[in-house]
Amino acid sequence: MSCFVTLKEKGLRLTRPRQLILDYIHERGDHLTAEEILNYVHEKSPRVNKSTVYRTLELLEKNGCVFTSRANDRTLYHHTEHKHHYHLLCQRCGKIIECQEDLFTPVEQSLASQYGFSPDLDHMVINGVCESCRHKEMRRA
Amino acid sequence: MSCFVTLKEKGLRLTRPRQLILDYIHERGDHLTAEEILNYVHEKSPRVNKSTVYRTLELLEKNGCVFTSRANDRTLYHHTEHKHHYHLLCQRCGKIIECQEDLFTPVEQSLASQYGFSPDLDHMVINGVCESCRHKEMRRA
DNA sequence: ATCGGTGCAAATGATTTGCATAAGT
DNA sequence: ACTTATGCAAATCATTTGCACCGAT
Repeated sequence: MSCFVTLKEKGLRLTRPRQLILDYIHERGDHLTAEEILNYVHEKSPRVNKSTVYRTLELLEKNGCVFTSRANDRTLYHHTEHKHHYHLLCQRCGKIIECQEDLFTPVEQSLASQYGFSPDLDHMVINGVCESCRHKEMRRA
Repeated sequence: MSCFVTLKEKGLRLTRPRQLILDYIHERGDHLTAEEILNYVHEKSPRVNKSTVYRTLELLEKNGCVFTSRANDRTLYHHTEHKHHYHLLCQRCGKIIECQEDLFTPVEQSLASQYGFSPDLDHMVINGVCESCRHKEMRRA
């Protein structure tokens, strides 16, 4: 994977915790919390510390291997394979729907031309209500 | 202000901390952190507690007087006067540009029809890089 | 051998909560 | 009076940090 190469090029070391974290991020493909990553890493190497996971994720983010976005009170991490990657987070049931559509290009252009602002809209958590929860609410009303 | 009426209708009490918080949210008009609100309230009433501010903001949100959105590690609050309200947060210098354009209606329609998902895109923090920071970076490169 | 990487434990800092008291209505 | 609102202090909980040791190159 290109992440390994990227790290090597910069003289960064390929340690077991880093390998495990990259493996898992690649294997899962979607969004992950630091906690989930730690759980996985612990299955393979129980002595690896939580702070190592956080430090590694920060490193991977700086080197463009990982994107982060914030769900309610946590950070979500995922690898950089797709340009667009959205997480539709239902505020009622907590379900997350993954979405890869090119939704925001017009918004990006609009903000750039009107405000000179270059938004990063490629990886976001979008809050809302999913279909089934919306139906439940309509029945109740 | 309609917020006062809303509270009264529901049998909620108009206390001094609540008045101060509503005053400040209305006066400022833009986004606020809990800390800024607390500082203002303390100027007028030094004994008001931080937890009261949080509890009041939660109450106001539940009653539709206030919207919340998350900047990096804090919650931003603002009143519900405008339907659209975006905070363009520069990841370099921390500056926040306010924006009221109707940017996301097409995105909302698209997510509704393709995923059955009703996103809440009316009040968001949009991360990115502002014009001056982008220029600085181009000069450096 | 060097310097980056890690485990450990403790700190941080925003937000939440339990509880006894105070104050709107 | 009666219930809601508040102050206070302590708890939470994700994330960060200082430091001494470890291990990849």
